[in-house]
Amino acid sequence: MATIDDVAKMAGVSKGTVSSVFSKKRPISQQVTERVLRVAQELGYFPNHLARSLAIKRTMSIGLKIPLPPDGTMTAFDTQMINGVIKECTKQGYRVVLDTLPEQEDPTMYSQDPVDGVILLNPRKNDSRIKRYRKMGIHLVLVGRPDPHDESISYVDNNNTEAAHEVGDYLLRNGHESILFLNAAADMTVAQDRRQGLSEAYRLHGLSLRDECVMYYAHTNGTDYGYMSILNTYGKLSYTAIITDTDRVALGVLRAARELDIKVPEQLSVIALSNDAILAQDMNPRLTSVELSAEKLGDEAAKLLIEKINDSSVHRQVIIPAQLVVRESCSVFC
Amino acid sequence: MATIDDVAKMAGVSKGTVSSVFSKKRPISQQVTERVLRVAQELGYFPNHLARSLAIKRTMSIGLKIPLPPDGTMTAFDTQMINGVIKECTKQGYRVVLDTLPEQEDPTMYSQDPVDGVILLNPRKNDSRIKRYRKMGIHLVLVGRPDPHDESISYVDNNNTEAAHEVGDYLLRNGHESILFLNAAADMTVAQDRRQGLSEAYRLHGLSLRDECVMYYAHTNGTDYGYMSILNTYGKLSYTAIITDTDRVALGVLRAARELDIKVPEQLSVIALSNDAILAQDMNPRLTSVELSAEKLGDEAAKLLIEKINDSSVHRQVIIPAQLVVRESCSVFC
DNA sequence: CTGAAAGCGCTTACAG
DNA sequence: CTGAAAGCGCTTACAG
Repeated sequence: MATIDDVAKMAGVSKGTVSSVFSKKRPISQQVTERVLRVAQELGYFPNHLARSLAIKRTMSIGLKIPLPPDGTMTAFDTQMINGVIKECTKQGYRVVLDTLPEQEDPTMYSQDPVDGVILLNPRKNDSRIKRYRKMGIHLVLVGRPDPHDESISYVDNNNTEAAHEVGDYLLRNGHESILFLNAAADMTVAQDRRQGLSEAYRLHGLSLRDECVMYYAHTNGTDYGYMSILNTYGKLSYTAIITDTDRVALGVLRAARELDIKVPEQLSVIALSNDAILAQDMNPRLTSVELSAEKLGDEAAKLLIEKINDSSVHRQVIIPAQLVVRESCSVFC
Repeated sequence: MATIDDVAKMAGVSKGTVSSVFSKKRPISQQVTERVLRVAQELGYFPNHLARSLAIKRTMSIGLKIPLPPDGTMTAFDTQMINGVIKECTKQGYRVVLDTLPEQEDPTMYSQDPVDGVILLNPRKNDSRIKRYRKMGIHLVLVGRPDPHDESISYVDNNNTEAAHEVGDYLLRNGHESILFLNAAADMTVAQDRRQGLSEAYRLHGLSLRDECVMYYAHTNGTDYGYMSILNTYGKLSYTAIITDTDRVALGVLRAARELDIKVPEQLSVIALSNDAILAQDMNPRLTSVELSAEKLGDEAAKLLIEKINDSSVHRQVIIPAQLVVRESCSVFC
């Protein structure tokens, strides 16, 4: 590849001039501009992004860290999140470096990532990466709240506690007294928040949430989680409604219900804390669900991060409200 | 952030030595190594990936270009592909820069991407990017075959023509005489290949594929494409079987069938050229489909690209066979 | 085993 | 409007 030096020599100017022609950071005469551009064209010259980054100390790219389970499956939530991040970054001229390594293999363990900042998904309790990034002076935004709470960290999150509260209340008001909750993985902050919200709803109705009615996601794909949970508990535990972690989990629930000849919603109501509106709407019955707006979360996370890159003193939290969307999978008694 | 110079000074050694301690490219005495490491630790020093890349002329990252439609939705195929690419790259120490810009806004228009090579999805007819990358000397691997054919380009692809042939044959052998084909977007090479394969199958059975029985994806989401196509054609066109571009499209078909009270598979058989095995298997009825092994495609593409980065003279094509998986959505007459 | 110096390909005050 | 030179933070022959 031709370099800025080649162009400078061949055009008979200094490389500072060539630089200015491309960056337009200082005015260059029409004549010289044209000559430089012509030579660049001939030589097939394109500015080297890397060298530029080193000089200006900005890479114009951000890292997106999504630790994935060993089987490597992304949920619809993940993909929509990614989309939101990429769209906003692109709009502002940033690239996205996608990382799906588990926490222990994070490349920043050994060297400084070639990015201007990082978006971190699924922060865990006392996430060690948060401390490390701060120490390295890497700008950071979380998707999901930090645990323990820390208002000096920028993050975006759904109002998980409230949303779970609302769903619980909706079900209890409609005559359900016992709900099976197929929650997210136990170590995720979102799982704790949702459990707490549901618990509050029970309390408000003078009831209490029993431990055996809350399960936590582990080691399978979403639909199997839903499918197996029903097979293992139906008839043993008594419940007339189910809240699932995602729409895929609900898909598994519906399959189990078909096989056990349980009518949905007549005998069993299902609500998904969903992340794939299209899927929910095409299921049979159409799924009552809570829209998490994953793309919006990604979009806001990117905005927050870029804001922080431009002014490191800012830190801000944004909460995206989850929306209950009533479709056909819940029985309504009153 | 501390630099290699800071460490060198404070440890009383040259920066070449510090460099060697971290890269282990030349032996450094135990004593010095320990001193340097201790100082680095104290100063919170981490090697700057960017500066290293500039010096060694390698970034250890690759670009993944997935042009997305304006609404920005990725298919399950895309996500699995991405997963395959990321897994293989990670294994070999590469990062992945994800780009979803439309062809016209490709950043390499203006500068050299900070990557060692590029994987390009959905190449179109006479894709202009292919020429540009070659001119810029950027290593390139396609997912999907180049059109026009070019054996000097590395690519991975399914055996789309054969697979469509097989599906067509399967349906025709089982007594279907007219099939509605909800094909991919018209400008994709895969759409042409599949149509040709299906056409051959018809010919072999002494029949011919009529134009009005082939539709092309455009401007909606997958399920709507399936749903609307049935609503618009059922009763007008005569067909007893449908081949859909993806499982999401099949989902829309099933919804339309429910609404029109068409029994699947008794009155209508459905086969999806699928990309989401889990979804296909959880649909009702469970969906007979063709598994595309998107993750495998991504994995192979990454391997091919890294191979090429290490030896630019290689170019190779790999074809991943698509697999027909019979489940419950097709009627079998004989 | 270690150091001094040139080089990777840019940008940016400074000077004119 | 343009040039000369230092600097960004590394690596790597070359020399000892």
